[in-house]
Amino acid sequence: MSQTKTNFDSRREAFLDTADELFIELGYENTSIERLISRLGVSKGAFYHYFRSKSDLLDAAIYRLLSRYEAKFAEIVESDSPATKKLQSFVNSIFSAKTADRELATQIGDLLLNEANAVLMSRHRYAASQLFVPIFEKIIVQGVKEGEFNVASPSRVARIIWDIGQSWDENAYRVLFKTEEAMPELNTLLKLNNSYTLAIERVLGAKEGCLCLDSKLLEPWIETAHLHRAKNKPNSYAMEKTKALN
Amino acid sequence: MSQTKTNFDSRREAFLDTADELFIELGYENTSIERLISRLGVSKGAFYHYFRSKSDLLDAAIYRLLSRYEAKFAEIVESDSPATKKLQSFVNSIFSAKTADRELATQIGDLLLNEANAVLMSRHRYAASQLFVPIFEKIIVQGVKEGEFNVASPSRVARIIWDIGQSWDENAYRVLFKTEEAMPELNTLLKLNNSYTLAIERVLGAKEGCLCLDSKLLEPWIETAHLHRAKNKPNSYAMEKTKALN
DNA sequence: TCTTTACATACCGACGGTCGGTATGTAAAG
DNA sequence: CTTTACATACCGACCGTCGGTATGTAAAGA
Repeated sequence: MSQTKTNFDSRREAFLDTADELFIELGYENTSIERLISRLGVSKGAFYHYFRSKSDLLDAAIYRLLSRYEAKFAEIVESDSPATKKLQSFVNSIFSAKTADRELATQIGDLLLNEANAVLMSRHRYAASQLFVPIFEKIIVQGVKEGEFNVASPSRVARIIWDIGQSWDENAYRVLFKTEEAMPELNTLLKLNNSYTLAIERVLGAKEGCLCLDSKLLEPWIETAHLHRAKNKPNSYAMEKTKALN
Repeated sequence: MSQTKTNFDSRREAFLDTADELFIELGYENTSIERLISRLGVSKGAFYHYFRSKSDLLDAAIYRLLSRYEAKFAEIVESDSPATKKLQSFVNSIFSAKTADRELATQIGDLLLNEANAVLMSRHRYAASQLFVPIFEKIIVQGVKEGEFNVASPSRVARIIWDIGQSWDENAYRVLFKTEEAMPELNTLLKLNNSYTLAIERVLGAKEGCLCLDSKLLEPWIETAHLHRAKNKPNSYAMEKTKALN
C-alpha cells in the first residue's frame, strides 16, 4: 500500500521533471500534453491518470518548486540572529543559491522573460507571496522590537518589501539576460542592487547600509549572462525549438 | 484616399471596441476570434484583413488604452508645479479618473484578477512602464533640484517607485474586488494607501506627509466594490459567461 | 474471483490561422 | 466612353493542433 503510494509519487515526479524541462525550453503555453508524453514515452491516459488537467500539472510544478525554497527560508527565520542579519541572509541566499547552479539561473531567466509563461509567473508570484510575505512580516516585527526598523504596519510593509524584491529580481534578470539590453557589466548590476537595498532600508526605516550584500556573489552572474547570451545568439532559437518535435 | 484611410481606421476601432468588451467579460484567452466576429456580425476574413493575428489585436488594444492616459499624464509633468505636487496630482488623477467612471473601475478590477488576462497584463505592464517610468524620472530629477527628494539615481528609483505603484494598484484591487477577501471598509483602504504613500516618500527621501492623498476620493470606491460584489455573487459567473455564445 | 490500479487507444470539439475566391471600387490606357 | 489592371474589403470552407474524454484492458491485490 505504502509501496504503491511511493510508486505513484515517483511516477508523478517523472512527469514533473519533464514538465520542468519543457516549461523552460518552450514555455508553459507552448508545452503540449502531446509533447510531454511523447518525450516520456507514455500515453495520454497515463498523464490524465496522474493529473486532472494541464493547469493541475502547472500547480503541482509550482508547488514543488516553492517547497524546495520553503525549508531553507524557514531555517533562516527561526535562527536567533537579529532581524537585519536575517534579511541579509535571505537576500544573499537567493543570490548564492542561484549562483551555485548556473544552469538553473539561466533557466529561471528564460522562464521569466518568456511570454508563454505569463500564467505560470502570475500563479507563481501569488503562491510565493502567500508563502513568503508572512515570513517577512515576522522578520519585520522582530526588527521593530530590536529598535532597528521603524514601521507602523509590519504586514503591509512586508507586502511592499516583498513586491520591491520582485521588482528587483525582474530588473536584475532583464539586465542580465534580455538580449535587447546592453551586455551587462559588473558595475551596472552593483548599482542596481545598491539602489534596491537602499530603497528597502528606507521603507523599513532602517540604518543605511545595514542590508549590505556580498558583492562577490555578483561576479559569476555576469559571466553566466555572457555565456547565455553567446549561446542564444541565433534569434530564431525559440521558434526552432518550438517546431522541432521531441 | 484620406476617406479610405478614415474608414479603415474606424472599422478597426469597431473591432477594438468589441474586443475590449470581450476581454473584460471573458478575459483575453477566453475570447475567441469566432465569438468576436459573431458579435460584430462579420466574417473571419474581415478580422484578418484588419489584424495579423489575435496577438496583434491585443497589442492594438493595449496601445489604444495607453494612448488615452499618455496625454493626461504628460500634461501634469509639463505643468510648472513643484515635483511633490506633480506626484500628488499623478496619484490623485488615477484615483479620480477611475472613480469618475465606476464601471471602468470594476472592469479593470476584473481584468486584473482574471488569470485569462495574464498575457494581457504582462504586456500592459511592460508597455506602461516603458511609457511612464521616464515621466517619473523627470519628476524625480526636478524634486532633487528643488531639494525635496534625496536619491542617487533618479532612473533606477523611478523604476522602483513605479513598481511600488503597481504593487499598490494590485493590492488595492485585491482588497476591493477579490471575493476571497473580506468586505472592504474605508479604513482598510485608507491604511493601505497610507502605507504605500509613506513607503514612496521614504524611497524618495522626501518629507513624511508630502504625498498627501485626498481621502474623499476613496469613499466611492468602497461603494463600488460592494455593488460589484453583490452583482457577482454567483461563483460560476465567469464560466457561465464563457459558455453562453453571443 | 472480483475489484482496483495503471495505463493505452480512439476520439471529440474548440481554437487560431490559411486560403481560394468574390464584389466593389478606381485610376489610367486605349 | 470603355476597357484593362489592380487594390480594397470581405466571405466561409478548411486544416492542424490542442486540451480533454470515453472506453478498453492487463496486471496486481483483496
